[in-house]
Amino acid sequence: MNSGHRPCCGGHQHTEDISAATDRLRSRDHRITGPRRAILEVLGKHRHPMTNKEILAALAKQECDLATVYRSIHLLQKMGLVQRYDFGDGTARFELVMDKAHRHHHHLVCTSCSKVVEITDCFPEELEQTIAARNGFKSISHRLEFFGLCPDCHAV
Amino acid sequence: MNSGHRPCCGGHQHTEDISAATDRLRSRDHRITGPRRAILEVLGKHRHPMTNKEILAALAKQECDLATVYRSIHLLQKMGLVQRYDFGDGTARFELVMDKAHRHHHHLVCTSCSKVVEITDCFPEELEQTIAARNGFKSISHRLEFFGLCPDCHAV
DNA sequence: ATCGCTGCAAAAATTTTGCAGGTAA
DNA sequence: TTACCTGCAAAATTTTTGCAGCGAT
Repeated sequence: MNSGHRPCCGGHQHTEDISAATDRLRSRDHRITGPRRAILEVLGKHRHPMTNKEILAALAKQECDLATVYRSIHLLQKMGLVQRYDFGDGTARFELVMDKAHRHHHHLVCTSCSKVVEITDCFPEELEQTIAARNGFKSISHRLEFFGLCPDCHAV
Repeated sequence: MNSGHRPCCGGHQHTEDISAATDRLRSRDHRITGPRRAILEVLGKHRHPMTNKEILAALAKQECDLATVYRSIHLLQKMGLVQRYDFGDGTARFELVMDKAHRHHHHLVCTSCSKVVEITDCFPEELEQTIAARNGFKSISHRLEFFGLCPDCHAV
């Protein structure tokens, strides 16, 4: 699956999200190392879900091992700095958790070219609470992704 | 991940869904074989998403090879008789596509014991169409799963 | 008698882990 | 200095595939 994404907007917010991330790491007895900084840079530049292999490939020049990518992503995920997404093709994708406005969001993925569009609409909070209550569940959350044919792919 | 599901309701609808499936297979130059029938039986009995290994384990007594489970599930999925679900743990799960009322649905999964509850509420159709139109996408669909702590797991 | 299906085994792909040495703080 | 981190290599998982023989229709 190749991800036909567009270059990101510029990188204003970008750097501050990353420094927030490094601060968070430092504050929990974790080291800011070359590989980790590089991985955060990549995630900050490509703001859409990436597989571990894509992250490795996007690193400047073999800045670290694939195992290190896996380990770093695990750590970042455990610390809530990275979010996992599943697009149904069997490989996990990860995206930097950004500023509050984008902390929780979904995606619209083209089933033909894999282009990804970020979606800020969300499942109705009230209905979600109803579902939780109806089933006696607590701490409820959801994962939601949309799939379809993008303009380029359904064009004649 | 173990799936703490309850035994299914009984199996009234059950058999007719399966025979519909076998009919559909036959009609497309596919054979109804022992393994396939057994796999459909398992899916019909355990009406919640199962991994391929769980399906294999649920087969009476080594009724077929794991590779055959994978191949059968692929075929059934391609024919629209089985639906794939991702619960975010890296292994695909599959469920029999049933009668129209249950054809499209979601799940509420306990993050502690993995119990699964079927959810019939859905993402608002109108909003989905708006999202599609806004982005110029066609043939839109979605995947939606809920996660939380079930009554047993958040009890004191 | 076809042609599809299966088991077995091997391979591919994804993810995790052990260990010895290197490094951030 | 002291943990933590990394590369490398090996292993564990999950999924796919080749091939020869069996079997449904």
